[in-house]
Amino acid sequence: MQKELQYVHMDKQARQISRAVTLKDVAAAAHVHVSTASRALNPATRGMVADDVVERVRMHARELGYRGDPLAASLRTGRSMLVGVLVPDIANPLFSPILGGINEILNAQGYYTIVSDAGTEQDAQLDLVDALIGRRVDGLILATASRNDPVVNHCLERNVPIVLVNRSEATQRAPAAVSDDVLGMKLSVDHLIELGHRRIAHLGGPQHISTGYLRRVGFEMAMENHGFPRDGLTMEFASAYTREAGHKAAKMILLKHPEATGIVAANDLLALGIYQALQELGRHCPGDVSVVGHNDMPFVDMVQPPLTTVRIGHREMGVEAARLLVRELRRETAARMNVVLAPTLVERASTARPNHGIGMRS
Amino acid sequence: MQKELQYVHMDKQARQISRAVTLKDVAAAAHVHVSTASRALNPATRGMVADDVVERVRMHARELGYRGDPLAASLRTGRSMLVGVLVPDIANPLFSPILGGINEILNAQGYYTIVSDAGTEQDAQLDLVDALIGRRVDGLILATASRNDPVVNHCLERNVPIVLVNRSEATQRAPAAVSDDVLGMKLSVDHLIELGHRRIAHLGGPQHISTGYLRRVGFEMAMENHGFPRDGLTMEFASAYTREAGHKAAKMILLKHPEATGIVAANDLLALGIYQALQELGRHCPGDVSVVGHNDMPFVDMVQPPLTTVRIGHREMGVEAARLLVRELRRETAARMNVVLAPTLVERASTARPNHGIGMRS
DNA sequence: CTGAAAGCGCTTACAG
DNA sequence: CTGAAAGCGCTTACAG
Repeated sequence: MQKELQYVHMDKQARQISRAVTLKDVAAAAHVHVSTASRALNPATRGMVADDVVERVRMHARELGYRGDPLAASLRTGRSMLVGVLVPDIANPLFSPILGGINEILNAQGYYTIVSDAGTEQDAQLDLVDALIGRRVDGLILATASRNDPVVNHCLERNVPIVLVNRSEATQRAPAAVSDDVLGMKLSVDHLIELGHRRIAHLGGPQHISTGYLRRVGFEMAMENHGFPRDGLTMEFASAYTREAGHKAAKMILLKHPEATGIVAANDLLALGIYQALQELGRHCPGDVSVVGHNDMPFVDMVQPPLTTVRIGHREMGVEAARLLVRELRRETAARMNVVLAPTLVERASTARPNHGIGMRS
Repeated sequence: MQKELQYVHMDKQARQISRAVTLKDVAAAAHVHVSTASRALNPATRGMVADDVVERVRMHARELGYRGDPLAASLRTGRSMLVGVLVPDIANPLFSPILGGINEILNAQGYYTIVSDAGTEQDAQLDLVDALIGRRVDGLILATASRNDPVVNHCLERNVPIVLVNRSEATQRAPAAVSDDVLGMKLSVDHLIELGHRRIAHLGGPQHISTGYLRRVGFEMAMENHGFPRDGLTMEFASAYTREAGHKAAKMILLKHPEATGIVAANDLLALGIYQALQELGRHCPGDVSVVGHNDMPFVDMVQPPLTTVRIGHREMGVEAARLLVRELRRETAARMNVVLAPTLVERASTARPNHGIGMRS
């Protein structure tokens, strides 16, 4: 107690973040009422003020170095020009270009972006969202959504505009900008088939996330298309999109299905886990097993062997997500809309014709 | 104009972010004055209120789902429990563990963190900082500092508590948590010397940033220590910490100094640029040239060849930076302090004994 | 220990 | 076109 009081005291003497000039100062200098000064400075209300007055006010504002107080404005208006962005793991370089694209659009519209590492715990995510709402964010972009996401629910209930990016929900309750995950898997599978592979396995991602789910479905559909019935397919699932989880699941595949000559992973990190597993088992890529990733994340072209993977326009995805949010923020009464980007395949050295001596045996 | 008014109108009918319950509501429910309710709910002032009243207020607050309004509180107190963190490039995975460490400490102290990609343009950085100050951040952690940084200047002038992380200034105007860059280079050089290298070049980083500058100095000192005079050293400098800039500078070294058998890079990204240059020139690592990186960033163990590099405790660095900031925020009157972490060398496959047929000439 | 009042810095109906 | 007033939701000296 005593200690706290002491701090408070020290605060008072030391704290001097000199944010001096207020609207009142500007108004006094320009000899107008504070309300007139406010109108003159705000582009949206500037029209209500006589031109010469506007000029005078702006001049004094400039001279005094007036910066406004977004906090006070937000308290009054309920708006903040702030957009919150939630990512599941800021350490994942995958999200950087998405964030870049989001920023580009939002900044151009005058919005300022707060990105938060939301982690994967649901309660923490909800708390975080509440904190952001408390800060009056005008809207939220979620890169964290599961196929049935409680945060989405929460925001919908509280009527906070949201947009999903990269991951969508099972039921389209919110606009989303995503990659065509099914198409991505078709590209991957077709590529291996074309190289001559027939024993193709899938290393899937978490099934409660759209990317994991849809890529699995896409794998099944593509394989079925080539005459491989769904119930005969080899699939293992990683519990998370990490190298470690990928490594573990990859071992299962390689041990239980040594006949597989190709593995299509739901994500690059998972693919790197396959590399690790192959190495431990003394098997080679692409000599023994071809590997396809997904995302084309940074550095994946420099690993050994350079990874064949599905390239997604992540930056563009961010751009589209931001555009969708701007529409929401304007409450434009348009139909709910999703943006689905078409990915492409990047062929590198982790895929090759199967080794027939081994691969073709039934 | 008309259009804008229309939006405003739509806003009014649609906007219903139902942030209902205020302190007033709680006070009414508990039959106390709003000021009493405020005191009862705030741990720091709770002692001023009778225990039973505290209980009653808290109960009603809980029942009503009262969440408080940080914005209003900040406007009144000037404090926000918000800390801004500026990184030069959120896409660089290097910063993730730093951010993780910062968050861990700050969250535990009740602070909420806003991380912003500050880019490299000075004006934009200053604007960003002003925006954050306008939002009443209590302090700032900068991972962006140059050796003489205008943002640091700006914050110092406005008396905003700051701490530097990863990069320090030339004159210690603000507390910093950094790695011992000079030691890191000594580790790298000693390692190559021990392997038998004598023709060792340095691929340096930007010299206006402490890491680039100090690693260069560290290289010079370490080489001098082994009997190589400073003015005879081979050094090229990359204009930025990117693979591309590294690639360009690496070519200069390799073309102008084909006799070099080892290159010590100021950073892993730069080292990857060397890989690229070597490949283009048909030379091999480590067969022809050994390469040492700096940072041990993610995935650098999976490139070909796995990179020998200097490992920095990035997470710990973030932790220490956050601790320094907490000290600043409390205005504890202690001496200015820097935390300098000792790095370690991680030997992988990019370094080997030099090829004597070529390397030892003149 | 509690209440009444002022005020943080804005914006915006309401008058004129 | 401009001013005066109210109020966003809090915190905190000031009285009692």
